[in-house]
Amino acid sequence: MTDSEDKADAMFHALADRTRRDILRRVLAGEHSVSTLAASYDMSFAAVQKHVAVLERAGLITKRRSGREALASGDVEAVRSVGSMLTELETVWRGRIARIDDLIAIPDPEPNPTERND
Amino acid sequence: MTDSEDKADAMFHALADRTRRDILRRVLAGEHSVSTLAASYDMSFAAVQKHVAVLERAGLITKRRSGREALASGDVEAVRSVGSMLTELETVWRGRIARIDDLIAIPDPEPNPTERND
DNA sequence: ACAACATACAACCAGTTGGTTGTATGTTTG
DNA sequence: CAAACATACAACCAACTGGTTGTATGTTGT
Repeated sequence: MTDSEDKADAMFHALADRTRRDILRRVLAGEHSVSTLAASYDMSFAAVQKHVAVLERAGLITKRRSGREALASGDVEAVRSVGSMLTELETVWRGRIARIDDLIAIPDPEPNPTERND
Repeated sequence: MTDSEDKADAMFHALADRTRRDILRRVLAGEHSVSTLAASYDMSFAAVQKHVAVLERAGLITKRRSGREALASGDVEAVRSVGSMLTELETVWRGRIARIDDLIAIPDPEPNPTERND
């Protein structure tokens, strides 16, 4: 199985392009064929196809076959998992604040019920 | 001012590298000098310096000078703003679900005051 | 059957990225 | 002051990206 950091690399990379973010928005709103998507952008079909492939490899979208069309759909769970990584970062930051609180609290011999400042 | 999509490009790109994510974690937890950071990775000082520069250009961290050291600090607000972009995507997806609900609701002739399901 | 459509994929190209080394500049410290 | 330290930045390089065109393969509709 691939490392979870590899997964994160792929997801953030996939999101780091406005065309791909736009494609993701569309396919989150509803299924679209690759050629329908391609019609929306001022670039070749093949270029859009490659963007879709990047999103798919990152796990942000899935494709299913229907006759001659490939229908792409956004995976909201994957989007949420990216959000979780960011939340985790925020948690690390909250640790910093907690540590600063500790420093401030040092002179106080009586450990007060923690006051929050965010 | 630079476009908000440019900002998004820069932020997601900055996050799309495990070394940079690790640096961001550290400087969110507390200020670190560039050379302190560099000591943690198996690459040249200059390489780490460039990663820090990418994070700084994306607005995810800030640097301040203290004597000969450059102290880097994570900007939690910037991290949250990336999170907001993802939340916005999720909102688009919720629109899809709402539309599916509408389809199911078609037989109902009376347009009810919208009922939410999340 | 055949033409038009939808996709897939390879080959190619210019620009960017992630790393390197080397050099220059400012800051402490002995 | 001189040596050591911390940073900044330029030049270089291999690998990757985001785009192109061209070709092949399967699917529909007449």
